[in-house]
Amino acid sequence: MNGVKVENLNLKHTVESGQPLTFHADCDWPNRRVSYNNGVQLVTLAFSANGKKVQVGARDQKQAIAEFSTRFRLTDDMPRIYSEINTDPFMDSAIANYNGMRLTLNDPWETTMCFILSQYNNLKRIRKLVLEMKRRYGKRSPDGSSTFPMPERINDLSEQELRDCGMGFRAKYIKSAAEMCSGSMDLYSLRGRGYDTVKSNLMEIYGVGSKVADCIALMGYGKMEAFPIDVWVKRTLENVYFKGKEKKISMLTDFAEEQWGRYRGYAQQYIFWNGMNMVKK
DNA sequence: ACCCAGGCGGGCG
DNA sequence: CGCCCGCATGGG
Repeated sequence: MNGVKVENLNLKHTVESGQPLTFHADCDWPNRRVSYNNGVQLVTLAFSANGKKVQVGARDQKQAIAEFSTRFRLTDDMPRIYSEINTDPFMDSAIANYNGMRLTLNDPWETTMCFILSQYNNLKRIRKLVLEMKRRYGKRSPDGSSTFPMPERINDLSEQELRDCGMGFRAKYIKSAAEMCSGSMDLYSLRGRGYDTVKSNLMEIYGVGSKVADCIALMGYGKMEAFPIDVWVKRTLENVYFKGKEKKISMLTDFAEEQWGRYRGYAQQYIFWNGMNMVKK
């Protein structure tokens, strides 16, 4: 069995950092094993001791390797990305702390659902909500895991049935997004379009504002110009770069572009995860 | 008990 | 445009 060679990939940080939370991987890190349902089948990744080789176990190994490579952006030139975003001491330590954390590239619909559910919410609860959606309405695989329900399935549900999953006021957004994405809007046709087009199209969905659209553009479409600013990123930027003084989102957006350039979406993930863990751990 | 969470739409000036 | 408000729910 020949493994896949990987560089600068830390699955633990990548999988734990909530991007997006529709992507669930069971992480047995002491044994360097990760398993997840890639939408088609169950995949098991087994890392070598030095973390540079991965055995990919799956029924259809060819499909699994291709999906693994796409989702974890294995062809990204990490040394170059790091060198371009490593412009200051905070980013330097964030990269050191979470070295090998990758952005992931995920299904646009799942990413949309996840980040609509994320608003005014916290990671633990989002994770729980998504699992509940999968458990109740997802398509079950032979291996026992479930995939996230497609827009047509969710569109068949009543708002009350969605609320019963625990999502509260977000139910009307989810319902509306499902209606739109099973009808007039084709999320998949947006692939290959530019960042501005992707974002403005996404914002036509009721319940998708600027921040959520940026998350979807980044983690569902791979648009690295997207720099989503949530409460954690905002606080961290203000504390680290502006002496704790409150700044407007628009100002911070401009700052990010100037500070971290074309790979600022990558920078954002390190700011988010490092910033949150500075407070929480 | 109280506060907050990967924000949003709506209403107001 | 900018600003402010309410919002369902559960974990710390």
